[in-house]
Amino acid sequence: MEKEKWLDCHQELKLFVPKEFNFDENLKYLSRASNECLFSIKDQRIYKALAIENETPIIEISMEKVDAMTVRFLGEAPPEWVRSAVAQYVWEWFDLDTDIVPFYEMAQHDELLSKAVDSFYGLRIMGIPDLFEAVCWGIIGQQINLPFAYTLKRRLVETFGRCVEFDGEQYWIFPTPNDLVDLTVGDFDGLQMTVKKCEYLIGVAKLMVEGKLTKEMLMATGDLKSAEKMLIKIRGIGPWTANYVLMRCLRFPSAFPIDDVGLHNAIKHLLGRDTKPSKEEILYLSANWSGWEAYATFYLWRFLY
DNA sequence: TTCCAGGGTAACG
DNA sequence: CGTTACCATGGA
Repeated sequence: MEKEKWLDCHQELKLFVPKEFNFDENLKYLSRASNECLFSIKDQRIYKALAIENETPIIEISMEKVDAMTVRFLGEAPPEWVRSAVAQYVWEWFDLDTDIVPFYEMAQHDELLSKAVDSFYGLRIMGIPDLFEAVCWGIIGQQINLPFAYTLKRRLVETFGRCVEFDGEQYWIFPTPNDLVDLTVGDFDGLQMTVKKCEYLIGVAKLMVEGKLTKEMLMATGDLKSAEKMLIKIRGIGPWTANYVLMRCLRFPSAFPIDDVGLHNAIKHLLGRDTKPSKEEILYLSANWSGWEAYATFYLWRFLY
């Protein structure tokens, strides 16, 4: 991340956003889950605690000027190297590196996307920069409705994660692989997760503690298909979860969770059908999305919430 | 009561 | 290789 993209003002950071960026659209996306536990939104501002090594800065993100987001530290500002990591995290979270102009050009003439890019102009794929969190969230969300998935995530975070307090408010941080690696399925009693999901989460934690799965390894594969294969080898990760992680964490623009029920329902809704499209039909409808499947999926999801 | 949720595995043919 | 039972809970 180049230095001219952001400004370090010690107590706050200024992140200069691209033209195709609308803070409110991203805020609307982030507001869709009332049960979210890893950040909160109040008066158009996002509050979140981050974990940078042993530091846990709490930040407030707002859009005070048209061309820059302000990241303000609650409490004492952390050291320079932490401020830099925070800028990096927020930059990644909002996907500010991607030039989405080509996506808009393609989408303008697309049967399914033209309305989406008009309605949600400036929306970015809000990511999950932490790989362990992204994989766990994918596993948790398998085959259950989204509100319940958020409930399970909250229980997992509040049972095994960390909490930092400031000014009487609590800010939760997602557990690390180390926090889960020595657990057994019995430790998850009361969370109401399936036994298999517990096994999957512990298994992924083990892999990451052993250094057998890192973001760098997935990036180093070079292409989407190799990264997908690497993920699918892991117990509990199938095609949907792999592509979901590659989309929201590794930010492969052509990651495509084609088995996603939300995507199916969005297409059904847009086409005014009473049944969900077949996989063959989705492949036909998405033929022009090549290279932008992740953004297309993310924009279509917005019709559902 | 039944069916569907941001699926995946294991055990079959 | 394709198909199927099963997981486990909540909401419509």
